[in-house]
Amino acid sequence: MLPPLAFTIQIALNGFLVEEDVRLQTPFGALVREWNTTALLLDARTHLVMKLKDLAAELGLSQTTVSRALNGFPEVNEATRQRVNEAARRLGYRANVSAQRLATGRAGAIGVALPLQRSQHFGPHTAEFLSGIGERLAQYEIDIVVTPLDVDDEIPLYRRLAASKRVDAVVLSAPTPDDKRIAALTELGMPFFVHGRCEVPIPHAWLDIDNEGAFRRATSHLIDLGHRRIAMINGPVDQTFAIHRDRGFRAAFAAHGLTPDPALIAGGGFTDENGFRLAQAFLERTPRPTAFLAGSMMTALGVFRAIRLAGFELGKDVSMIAHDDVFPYLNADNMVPSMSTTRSSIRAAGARIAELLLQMQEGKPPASIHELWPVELVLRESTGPAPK
Amino acid sequence: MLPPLAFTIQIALNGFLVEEDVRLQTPFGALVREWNTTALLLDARTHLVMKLKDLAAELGLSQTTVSRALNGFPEVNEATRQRVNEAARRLGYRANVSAQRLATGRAGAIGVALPLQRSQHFGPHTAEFLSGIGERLAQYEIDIVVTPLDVDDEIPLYRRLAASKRVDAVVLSAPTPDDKRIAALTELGMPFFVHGRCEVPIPHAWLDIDNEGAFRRATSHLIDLGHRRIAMINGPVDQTFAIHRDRGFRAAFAAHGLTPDPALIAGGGFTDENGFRLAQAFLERTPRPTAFLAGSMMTALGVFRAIRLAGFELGKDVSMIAHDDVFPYLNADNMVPSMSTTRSSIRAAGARIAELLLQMQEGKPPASIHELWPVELVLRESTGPAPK
DNA sequence: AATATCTTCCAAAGCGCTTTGAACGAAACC
DNA sequence: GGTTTCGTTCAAAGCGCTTTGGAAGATATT
Repeated sequence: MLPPLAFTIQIALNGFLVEEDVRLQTPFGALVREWNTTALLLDARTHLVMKLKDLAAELGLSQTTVSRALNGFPEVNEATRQRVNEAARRLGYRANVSAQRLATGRAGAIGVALPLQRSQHFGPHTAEFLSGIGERLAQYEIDIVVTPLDVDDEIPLYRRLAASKRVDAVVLSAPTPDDKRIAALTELGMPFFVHGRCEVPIPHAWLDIDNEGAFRRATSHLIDLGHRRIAMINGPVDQTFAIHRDRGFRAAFAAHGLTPDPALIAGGGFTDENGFRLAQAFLERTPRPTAFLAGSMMTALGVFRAIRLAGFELGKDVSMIAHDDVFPYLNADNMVPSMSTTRSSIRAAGARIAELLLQMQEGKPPASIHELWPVELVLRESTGPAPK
Repeated sequence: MLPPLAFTIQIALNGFLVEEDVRLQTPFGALVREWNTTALLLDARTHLVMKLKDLAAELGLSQTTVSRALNGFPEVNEATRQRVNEAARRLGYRANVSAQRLATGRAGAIGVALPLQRSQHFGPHTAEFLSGIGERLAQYEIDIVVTPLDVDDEIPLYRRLAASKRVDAVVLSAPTPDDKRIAALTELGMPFFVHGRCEVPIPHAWLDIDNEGAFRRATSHLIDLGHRRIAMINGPVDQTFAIHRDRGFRAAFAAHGLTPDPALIAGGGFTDENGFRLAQAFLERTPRPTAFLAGSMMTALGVFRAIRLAGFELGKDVSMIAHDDVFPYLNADNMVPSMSTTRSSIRAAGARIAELLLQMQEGKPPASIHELWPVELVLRESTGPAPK
């Protein structure tokens, strides 16, 4: 810690003599003498943060020039720019973001609305996704404003975010096919990016993984292994990705001239518990399913437990393929037996979305941004031929 | 969607005649006529957001009065306040937060730095914790600024946040006993709240759970059940909470006149994988441990797998008590066998911290804020008497 | 030498709020 | 009736930046 610079000053303030104890514990101690009294008083409370004006005064330049130098405008002499940058660094100058935002009209932040309730808690998926967004945005000093909300509130929330100019854009997660938010945001003029897909006929930017293809391939593979009674534990059934997975599942059956047993298809939140309950119910049926498709690794954990509890061995009596969003703390490869998965990093998706969002801010038309990511099918020990 | 108000206007701009297509899709269509041309042009692009000035004009009041009415100052007539509030609601007025922040000097946001690397990923713990903070802060329209960072960058990051007035306070997670950040933040004059504890002799606000007591009781219980070879898989060993847990573990042994086997103590990140590896290694020793303490539910999942893989039955051959931070998607009660836990909701801690942070902003001295939460010991099926 | 063109810098006007200091009636006091 | 006081309201001055519209000097062109 720097030695605090402490002293008492007296100044005439509105005709009164005011005495203030001033303790400065900032790196700017040395500059103090050159500052005016008001600044001193103020600084003692605000811990002396340098302003553009101070920096300009220090350099003997105008605010304009300093501002331009710092923001990389071409009309400033390279030597001047160097000087400015060096001084800013040395004195620890940082532009006040509120002022910057007010002046530019840009919020310097993007919003992510987090549903607090129902099946879509702020769970591991969201965490990983946010983490990916943050990873990329951090370099640009753009904030992520995380706004928790009740599910029913989502549209009013966007309205609020828009009216208060709090964010420049928002990321929509967990869309449904006819998602109302698309129209609402479009009408509000708030740029947005959909993580997932919906069928609303309004042009917009989206990035999604090929859920249909992933589940088609996974199902197809199980059918090839001889499985016929395949249970699917999908995500929340109203959401597009779950619908796509369902479609892929059925398409694989259809391609083999078969039909899945509707009694073995269910959805729900991506929790261990849901996986466990559904798997247990399915395994009690006769004939029992010989294979499972699990919507997430959390679900898979529950299914796994149900399988074991029923006395079956995973990879022999029962097969399973789970969808893996690639959580650093839950590795499909390390499970016993290791888990076959359809894999796509949700964190990578977040990072990419952040990147595309930046491009949008620079004028790239949202309607031109559509990315459909392929999903790997990684076969490990949890899949095997159907038992005789 | 409202019927869009579309027309073309021509105005003289810098001597040129400019033609602009204007489409208004806002609820303010009716007001349009009274606005000046520049505002119109601007609004067509910004989707017409109401400003304080407009609202004041609409009401025939000064900005001052309107501002005061909205912010609940006492010196405005109750009838006037009603009128103002009603109009604000009706016209969808929201103060521009950047302007508000600049004028008040408050950032209206609190910062949470998220380590991107090492053992402390943005994992389930962080997610739940954030969720708790958000839950409480949302009501006050305070943003959470989530800033990802490389671990080594943390202090410069705070410096940046402080200089740019981006946040009003920050929450520190995962403190070490001699955490450098405490001094750095104090010096910067940036209010902060520690989630956890450290031994730095600078007064500050903290909230922690009684890790020591929790692990003492858990260990004590296992000893009472006859266990002597108890393995502990702790968290990252440099962090205070892990040290406290270790202390509790040893204290319980000491209280029974025993000493733990140092070879059965290890730490690491809270991942399934780490739990698995360590448990596997421990179980290979002779004599093997008869009980495990797991630092988190993730760890417990891994330990569980290792136990089963080694052919033992949890709750009979081997006992386990895990620390449960209460994840909505991973329920100790639903596991098979159900898991005995030391339980404390990390989400609740987040919510409480948010609340205390608000109190700090209103002047409550940080040094007076210390909360140590007790931890429940919940006994379920994963604990049983030591095998003979 | 006079004019045009760059280059480099600046003063001043916002951005949309909050807050200060004052003004204006109406009510209350002497 | 004149002076205080109180309750309401307002005009104007910031908050710390960006950006506009020059200005001043250096260089190039005639």
